[in-house]
Amino acid sequence: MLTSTSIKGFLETSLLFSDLPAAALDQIAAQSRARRVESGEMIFCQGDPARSMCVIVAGQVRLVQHTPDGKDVTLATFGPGDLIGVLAALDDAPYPGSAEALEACELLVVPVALMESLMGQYAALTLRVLKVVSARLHEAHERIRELSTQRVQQRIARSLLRLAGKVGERAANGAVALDMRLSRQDLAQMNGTTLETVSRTLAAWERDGLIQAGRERITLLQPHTLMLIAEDMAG
Amino acid sequence: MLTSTSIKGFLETSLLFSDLPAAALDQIAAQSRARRVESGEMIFCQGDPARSMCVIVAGQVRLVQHTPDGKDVTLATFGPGDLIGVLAALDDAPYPGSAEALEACELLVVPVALMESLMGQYAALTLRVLKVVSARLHEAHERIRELSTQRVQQRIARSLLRLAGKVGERAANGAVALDMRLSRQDLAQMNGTTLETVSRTLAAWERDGLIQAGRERITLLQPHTLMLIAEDMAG
DNA sequence: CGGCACGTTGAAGGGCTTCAAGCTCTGTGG
DNA sequence: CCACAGAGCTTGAAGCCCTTCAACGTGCCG
Repeated sequence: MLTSTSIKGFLETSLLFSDLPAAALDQIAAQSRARRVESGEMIFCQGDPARSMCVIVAGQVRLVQHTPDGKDVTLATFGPGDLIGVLAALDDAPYPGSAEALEACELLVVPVALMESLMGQYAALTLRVLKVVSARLHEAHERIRELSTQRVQQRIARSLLRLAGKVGERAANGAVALDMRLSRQDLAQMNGTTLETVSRTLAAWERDGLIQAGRERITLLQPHTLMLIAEDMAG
Repeated sequence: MLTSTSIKGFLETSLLFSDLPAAALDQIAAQSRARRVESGEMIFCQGDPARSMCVIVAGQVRLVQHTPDGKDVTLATFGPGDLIGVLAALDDAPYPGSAEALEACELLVVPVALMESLMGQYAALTLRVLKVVSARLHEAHERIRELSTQRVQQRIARSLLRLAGKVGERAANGAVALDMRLSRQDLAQMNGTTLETVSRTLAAWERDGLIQAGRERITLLQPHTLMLIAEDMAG
């Protein structure tokens, strides 16, 4: 668990804050608090007023939007070093989505007011946050293109490959195991489809020896062939 | 046409730059150049190295991504005051999409190097750019949710309503004319569908008296009913 | 007035959703 | 330890939404 002094230690090594003057780090350490959330817990909920931003110290978090008719859409997943709740804070609007811990997480909760004051003072910090947000916008644009032009199969294949890049464990003979709990439902929400379609797709790939699919557990046996499917060169 | 001195005048009244010190404005005026593009012209192309960012002084611009198999996806459209080419500049990557002038445009072209140096110095400027980018990320998230969960009809309806907010001309009895050239193909690219489907949808709405659809020209006769369709409360 | 981009309409079919029923793991408490 | 509840998953059948292909109008501009 993070203590007030260990917060400062974390800040000093973090990509986002490390080069701020010591006085600023003290200020953050004093006004922020550590928070631990368990797997499945909500860090904040869509519609809540945004009073704080969170830096992820450890663990995986997913950002979800809920539609009026009860469907959920996963917008992105984040890991250590990422910043969540930025958008709401900057727009001075309620959180546009919910953040859910995918596993036990350590967070650093920074008040919006402090963050804004720091960003008004330290251009280097603001620039780094800007780069983070703009990288995310870039990813969002890719998702829009994929959702607009690709078939479900291709999108699922790409999701698996992306996850392999994030939490993949290389095994023998080129196989990559995804080191996370990942249900059919999760994949459906990431790709704008239904769990039935995901189930059928994975079943077909398993028959063809491309993957090995278990309960909330997937191993890519032939990543290369999946890449071909993602690019619509096979399938 | 913008001249070097009128550039400074523009900068002084722009939302983005107005509160920078005079020295910085001089620097921008000296190193930037004005550019005029005609309707349909490309401002930059996907894949080109990003050496500059553009501030739109006048006119409408749309951001498009091209897929390998020749389909185009419209990511967003921008108007006066907006900043384009930010992402590529910040990621130090090639432009992720093309920018096309929808009408004759006046642009202010700022070298990336200058912009980065300014953003490293003036936190207020960086913060304002950050807010712009984060607002766009917010919009992108909405698009992702819509593409993931809504039917084509709903998405087209919402597009029309959004455009009405941007370039709508209120007429008598609650009708709103869209003051722009807008082909079926354009609407298709904005919504991840085909021009045939757009044509059929608009034809149906015209039969029901919801809109009046001409060649590259649409008037919303019953915006309220379109809102119901966009929210899936009618059909 | 001819060419061309824009637009319409029909027909066929496929991809995906939806509904429904039943199966299989996993963890839990008796 | 074993049974059981419930979450996760599979599979089938029906059908709709939308795409795709194709052919034909229509309006605009040189």
